[in-house]
Amino acid sequence: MSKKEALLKAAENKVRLGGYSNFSFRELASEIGIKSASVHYHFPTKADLGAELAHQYTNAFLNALGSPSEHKANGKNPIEVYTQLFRSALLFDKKMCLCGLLGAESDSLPEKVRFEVKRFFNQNLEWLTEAHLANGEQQPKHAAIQTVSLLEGAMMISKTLDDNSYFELATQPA
Amino acid sequence: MSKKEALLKAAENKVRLGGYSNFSFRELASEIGIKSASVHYHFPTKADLGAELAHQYTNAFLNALGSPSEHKANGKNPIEVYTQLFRSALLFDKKMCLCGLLGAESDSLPEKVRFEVKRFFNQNLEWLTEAHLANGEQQPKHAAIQTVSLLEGAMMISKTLDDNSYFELATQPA
DNA sequence: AATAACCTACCTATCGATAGGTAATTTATA
DNA sequence: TATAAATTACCTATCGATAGGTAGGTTATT
Repeated sequence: MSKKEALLKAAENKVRLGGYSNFSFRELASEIGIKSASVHYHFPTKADLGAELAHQYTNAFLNALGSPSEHKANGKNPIEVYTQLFRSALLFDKKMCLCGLLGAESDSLPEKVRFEVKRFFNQNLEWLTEAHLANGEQQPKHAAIQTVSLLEGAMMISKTLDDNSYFELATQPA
Repeated sequence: MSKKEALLKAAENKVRLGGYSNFSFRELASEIGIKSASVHYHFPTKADLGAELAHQYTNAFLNALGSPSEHKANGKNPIEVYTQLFRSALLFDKKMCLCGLLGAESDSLPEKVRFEVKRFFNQNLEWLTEAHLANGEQQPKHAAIQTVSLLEGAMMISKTLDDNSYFELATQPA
């Protein structure tokens, strides 16, 4: 893993625990064994790092999702696949969704970071709309925003109350 | 309004835009016309201020909600009342729910602040469970966590994408 | 006189960022 | 092929700004 990749990985962990202001160049640098000044070689400004972090996170997330039609073809409900990705973030990473946290503090983010967080949700809504459409939902856009809202909210509350059963309860069908 | 109240009001605005680290004693002080050292007279530490802020926010929120049975008696759906309180926070304050934001960064908060955020959600879940019970829901606890998750998530996404129609879409019944 | 509500004046720690330099590697040119 | 130029990936040292917090003095109220 290159130093640049290591920096992004370290930053991701920090941000997913406490938001954009929860990482500093000094901390990241010391964690991976370089000096804080050298971080500026890889990322001119903190906003540049934050934006690239959110961008790569979005790409990795969408990539892990695969395509809704592919899941349908395999006899799987794409919404279950989507839910499972959130669940594993909560259970294994034990951390918030990066863009869920950044989205909440959206108003105070540098413009280029905010842009990437918007991109995350737009792409997620696109994917979910396609998925609900494939499921034969009458109002796929409607269902899409409900799905992502419910999951982001349930994740936040489970983290806050430190009890994953809230997530399970929230995602269980009525 | 006393200086102490003014400090809490100023802090609330900052936190609801960018989280716990988005306010400083210096900024608050200068906004209300005192010196930063004087803020320590009212709140010994930043954590004390944050905790009292979350505590009072919770009290005000619960107070504004009234009681589910009372709404029922007036022929109103308490869940609609609850949704409307979130909606007005988004539309009029144009800000996140204080505890929604703090909850997301829960892992990095001082213990006493985190405690108050937990209290907010526990009380909300209690209220919502009672409300769904009054509505004749079979699984009121189930429905309660779904309601608050959906609203917190929808609020965050609407703020992020800067479009309140997402909130409306998410809260519209299927 | 006592207490509340400030103040000035400071502290230490940390922040993001910059300037200027170095050693090692890669690329371009004669 | 030898050498010159440029690039990569760091470094030390330092900047001004800001963070939360403290000690001790002053002013206003009761």
